[in-house]
Amino acid sequence: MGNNFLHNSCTVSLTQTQCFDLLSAEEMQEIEENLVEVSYKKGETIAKQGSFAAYIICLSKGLVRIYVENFKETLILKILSSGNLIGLPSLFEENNVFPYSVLAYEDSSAKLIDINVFRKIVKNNAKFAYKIIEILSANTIQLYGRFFCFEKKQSYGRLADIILCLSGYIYKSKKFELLLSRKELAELAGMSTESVIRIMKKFKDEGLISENGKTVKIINYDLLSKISQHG
Amino acid sequence: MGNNFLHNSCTVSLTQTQCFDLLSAEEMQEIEENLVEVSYKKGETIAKQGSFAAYIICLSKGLVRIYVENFKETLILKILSSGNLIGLPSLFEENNVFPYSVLAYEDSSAKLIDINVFRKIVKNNAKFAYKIIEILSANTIQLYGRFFCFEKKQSYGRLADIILCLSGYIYKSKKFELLLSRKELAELAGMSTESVIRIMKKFKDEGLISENGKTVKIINYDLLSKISQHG
DNA sequence: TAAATAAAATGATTCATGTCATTATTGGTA
DNA sequence: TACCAATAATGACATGAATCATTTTATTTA
Repeated sequence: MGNNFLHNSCTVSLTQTQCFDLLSAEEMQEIEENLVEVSYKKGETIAKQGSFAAYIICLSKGLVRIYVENFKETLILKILSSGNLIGLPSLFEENNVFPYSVLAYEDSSAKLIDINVFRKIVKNNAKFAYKIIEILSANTIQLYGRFFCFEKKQSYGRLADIILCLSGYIYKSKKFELLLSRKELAELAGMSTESVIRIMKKFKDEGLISENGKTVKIINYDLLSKISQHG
Repeated sequence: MGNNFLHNSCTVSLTQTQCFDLLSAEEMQEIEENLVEVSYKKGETIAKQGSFAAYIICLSKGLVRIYVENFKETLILKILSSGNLIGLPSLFEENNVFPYSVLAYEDSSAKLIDINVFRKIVKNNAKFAYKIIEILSANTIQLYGRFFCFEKKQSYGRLADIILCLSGYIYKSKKFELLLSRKELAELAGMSTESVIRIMKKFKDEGLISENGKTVKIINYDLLSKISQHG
């Protein structure tokens, strides 16, 4: 992995659900007997920070954001697309509330797995537990990177990060429909809405990106990367 | 745990080494046969970000800081005192380098446990693995809190955090020897040295704390807490 | 004890970014 | 089509905190 985890403030985890391959047929069956699949509309809250974590959330469709909040402010920790597990830090009994909130960015659906069943399996299947450790570790390292970027980069770099991330990891194309509003981009990049507007304009004026309606196209990828890297 | 993890930007983990209670006599013996104990002087580097992680570090004495860095900047992720494990995110093979550096704040010593032995035990002892998951989860949640505070609080609040944390968690007294320089405090609180100096002066002028040489005493605990909480 | 070095303190200045106020544009819907 | 609400855009201004330059104090070393 090297040190490049420090270069991007945008944390999208890659698919994690291959961990279920490590379960026995009986374990898999037990999980399937103890889950419900639920759909969420864009804007709906999937889990609320501080509420009792009765299940592990396995995102099967859509895009969500994971964030912490207090009575007046919000910090987005990461965005996740399908194939990811949510709620692992609540696995252990002494901390059985969600440490963050989860909100659907797009129409999404998720399998909710009974946390006691999940916990029981983790406690008995060391290979599976080892895989969970992998996932938690990877998440932690990604978070280090986002934290570092938020602290050390300034706004141009952070916004460049987000654009590159959406392009590279979520939509997997240099041209994509930007479903997020300026306000949502602002929350993701940790800055004010006005700053996003100003910087986006500057990126357009300087020929780094173009915008037709909601379609964003990255024109000068190299320069955008440079801005991302050098703050 | 509720939501109070969001209130303090200072992350010191509590003792983690009780995880070894979950090992069998043979496993414990295998660990003991595959560790070395090493001493470090104040200022020495215990592990270097990006270097191959050949061992899990079990801190047995002292105080260290965990931080990420690039060629020009540094971000302290947490400080740890004796009883803590360091290097868990490097456990899994695909990521076998340290994702952070470790530096001794005070004279310290550590047991270095062969990572392959540690990994083997995790893979075979689900109870132990579950405990490791607990530790990783607790670390992650603490990091969320620090990240949130760094983003949302301003300098007075962050420095108040650090003072309260040193007092409450490290030295466990309202009066303690501040072994850290202003520069080190600045790195911990994520601000410039001059800002720390100015704010410390203000805290003294307003009767929140007093300083005699290196001895710091918290005088108005309630107000300092209020400053910590309200940014 | 003096000299040298490091740490702490202080003031002036700069800068990035947030906030506020206002206007323009867009998209949905009555 | 016209209206309303949400979003985007723009400019003026405020402000928290970094940077830089300099001085004072403390600590180490010769």
